[in-house]
Amino acid sequence: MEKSLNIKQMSYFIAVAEELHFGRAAERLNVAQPPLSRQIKQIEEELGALLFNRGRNAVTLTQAGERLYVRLQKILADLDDTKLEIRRLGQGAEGRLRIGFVGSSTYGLLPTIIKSFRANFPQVNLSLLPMNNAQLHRALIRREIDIAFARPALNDLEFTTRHLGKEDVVAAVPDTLETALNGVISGEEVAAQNAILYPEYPRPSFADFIIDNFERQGIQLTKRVFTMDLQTALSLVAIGEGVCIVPASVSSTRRIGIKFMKIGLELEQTALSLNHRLDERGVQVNKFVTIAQQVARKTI
Amino acid sequence: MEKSLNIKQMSYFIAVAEELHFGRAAERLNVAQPPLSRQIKQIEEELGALLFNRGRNAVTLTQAGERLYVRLQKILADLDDTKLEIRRLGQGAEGRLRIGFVGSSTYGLLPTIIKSFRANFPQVNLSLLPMNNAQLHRALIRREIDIAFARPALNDLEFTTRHLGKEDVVAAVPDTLETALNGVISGEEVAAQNAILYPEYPRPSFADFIIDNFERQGIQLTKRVFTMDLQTALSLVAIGEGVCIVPASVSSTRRIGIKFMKIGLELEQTALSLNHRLDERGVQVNKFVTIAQQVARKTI
DNA sequence: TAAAAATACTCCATAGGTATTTTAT
DNA sequence: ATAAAATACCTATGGAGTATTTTTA
Repeated sequence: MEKSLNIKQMSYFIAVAEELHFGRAAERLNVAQPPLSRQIKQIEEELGALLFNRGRNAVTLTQAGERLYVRLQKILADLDDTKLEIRRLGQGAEGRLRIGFVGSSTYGLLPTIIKSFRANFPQVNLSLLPMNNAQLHRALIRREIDIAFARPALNDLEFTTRHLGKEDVVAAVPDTLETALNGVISGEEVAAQNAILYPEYPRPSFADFIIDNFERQGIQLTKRVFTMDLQTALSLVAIGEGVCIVPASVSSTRRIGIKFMKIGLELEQTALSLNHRLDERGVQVNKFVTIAQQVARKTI
Repeated sequence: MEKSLNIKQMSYFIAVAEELHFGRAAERLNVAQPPLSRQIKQIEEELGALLFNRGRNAVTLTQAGERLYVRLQKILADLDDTKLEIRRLGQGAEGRLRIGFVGSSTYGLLPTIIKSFRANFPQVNLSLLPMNNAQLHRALIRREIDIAFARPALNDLEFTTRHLGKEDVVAAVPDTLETALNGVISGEEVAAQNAILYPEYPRPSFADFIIDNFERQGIQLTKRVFTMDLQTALSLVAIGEGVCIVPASVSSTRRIGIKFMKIGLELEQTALSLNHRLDERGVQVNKFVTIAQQVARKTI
């Protein structure tokens, strides 16, 4: 097998080129002089070029040697640079993280998680990309994002999913709406209004979760209005078009024309899920997941 | 001893990064799979970074791996470039050659030598630097030139000298000057005129050579005028200031007011010398010397 | 459970060390 | 004549191969 100029030979050469003396170079390299001479000779043979003029009182670089010195210096510097960069990437202290998330997550855990991650890994470049579940799924499959905050969880063999705590659902209702019990809306009272739901697809969507949830408590939401996302749904509520069932954390928003009410039913809680590719083992994702779980545990 | 990322490991890594499959990469590298896995693992340990996500049906690059791939590609390309460049320099097919020469050499061998060298090594960058012997000496000591054409030879323990053939000396005389024998000037007739000599220093100079040369034939050149170089000396001859003894090859010039005459004495011939550093073993110089000697041999 | 990567263990190639010779000035 | 590099020869580290186990989806 052909054997090519290797790193050890390069540093041997650099040492001789700088010391211009085989003995001293060997000392500096902590090797004996003969192996050094041999390695230099091997380089000269492989490259077919005399690199040093060997004299009694002086070793000097030939033209070829001088060029090689200049070029190897740069190459070895590049290599050191590279090693440093990879080490930092390996620690997770640097790098990139592309995070997709559903709109409703912006009211709850997500901001806290992001804040905590930024505090711990300020050098990691975060992309935050709002999407619906369908887009999250596609983006994760195509490796366009690294992390997806979805509701409900993305269902794919290629993904791992973690639930970051559950929360109640509440009703966002027009602030003009009066209910029998103060601050609480009953299942029947919800069903009497248009149910503003989002998004319709992909199945199972958050809309499906809400419909099934009510159905299990014996309430049919028959008057359905579908929208694309939470923001649109809330706008419709604000102009009195109907009632929208949202995660409790959304009620931290103040919005003109809307009030939030507890629902008089034993509804299932909704879970925010953190999804990423099963085959992703990089530190950046790992560290992010760890921090996300810590934050979730503390917040519950 | 600490062992660092080496070339072999780099090419192993590149192969896996491109194949995204350890088995296929091993095949491509003509090694078995286990050593490949081991080397990759070693890189990961040394850099403290996971480079590949290993999955059942897929190996993918982590962020660190992707960066490493990009950077190593460039480094290995640079290295290949470098090897090519050094090989060419080693063949003598490329490079640089800085040649110093005394003015009188421009009439004789030098142009032919340069032409021949250029024909054989068109890619070698030649610098041609006219100098007197003192400057040639200094420049060679300081490694500012690689080759010196001097007359007489440079005398230094650090240099090797080759004589490129000898030639007679002739007299450059004002064209108004009449001599006893047609076309020949006797020793006495030379001594009767001012002897225009160049240069005075460093000793032994060409001027010394001429004075000693005549002295050995019993002619004292007592009326001496020293100039810096051949061109100045010839100018003085042209205005009738005296006679200048020059190498025969100089007579190939036509110059108004000057005629060249044989000298009626058994004078020693003058030799053009090619000098270079003893410790210079580079191919460029070697090839040049070889060609110079070939040309000199043919021309004699 | 099956494909692929990781480990265990052996062997050999090659880099390094010591003693000595050759080279160059 | 002598300092320094090159060669001879031996030793040992570590990379490669074969057989096998572990992992992961």
